[in-house]
Amino acid sequence: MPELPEVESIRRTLEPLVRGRRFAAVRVLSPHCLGAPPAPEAFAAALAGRRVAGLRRRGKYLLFDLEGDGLLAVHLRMTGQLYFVPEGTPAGGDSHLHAVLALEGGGELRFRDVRKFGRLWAVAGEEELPPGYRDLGPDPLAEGFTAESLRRALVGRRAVKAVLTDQAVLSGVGNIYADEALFLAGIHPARPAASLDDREVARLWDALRQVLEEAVAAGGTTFSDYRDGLGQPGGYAPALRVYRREGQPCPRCGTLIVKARVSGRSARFCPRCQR
DNA sequence: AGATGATCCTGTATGC
DNA sequence: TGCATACAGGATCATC
Repeated sequence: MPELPEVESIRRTLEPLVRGRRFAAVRVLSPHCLGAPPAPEAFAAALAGRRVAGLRRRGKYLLFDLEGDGLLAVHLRMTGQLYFVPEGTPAGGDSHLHAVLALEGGGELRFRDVRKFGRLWAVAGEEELPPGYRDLGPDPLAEGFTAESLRRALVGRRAVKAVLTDQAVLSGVGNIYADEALFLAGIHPARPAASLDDREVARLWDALRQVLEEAVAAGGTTFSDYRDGLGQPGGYAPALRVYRREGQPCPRCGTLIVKARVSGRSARFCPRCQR
């Protein structure tokens, strides 16, 4: 599930391949994957011939800035993939391939998504992206995001994990890295957000930065679907401490990791280290 | 306000 | 082996 480190890894691998290059022909195989309204002709027309000025990430969104104005935004949701292939790479009747964006000078970007939750938008400006984009909270790896910023965000009785994964509070954290950060900080995922004291908030801030930076350095986490901008899997899965490790010993105390539902989604944690 | 559940999808794993 | 069912969990929306 692409979260901040996965989307950032795609950005880093893709940027040198697309910056300064123009989109050529755009083929939409599944109009369903376009942000409303799903108009393949308008989508293709908005991109064809346009030069990519740069590639940014905001939360879990990838943003291709076009020269002049306009942008291509991509959200991969659960199983989406966006990767470059050189000229002449066969697609091989892949039923999960939904859009192909050729680049002038050779090669193409392919958008592939088994579950078809991912979305592509070609818009004139960020204000045309959906409310979920416009309401994004701060990036936890940004310079200005301090422990004090986190403390101000952790209000109310909601489970701390639900707050961490709320994109309007923090942008980019999903299930994997929320579980990992809460483990490193020794905090139970169901704790009401406002119940954390200053020491716990400081530990959680450190833990978030650590786990996100480590995961970016490793190229993200691949279980099955995630691939970077070159189609390569990430290397962080073996380093995960609790995520998808229920039944295995806690790396700190040896107690078996458990899985429970917190705010409607599964959470993995050590019942002894996380209180 | 916040929890809960359904929805969008399909591949994989499990149970009978 | 076949078939039904649960699960994965990002975002949005309806309901309580």
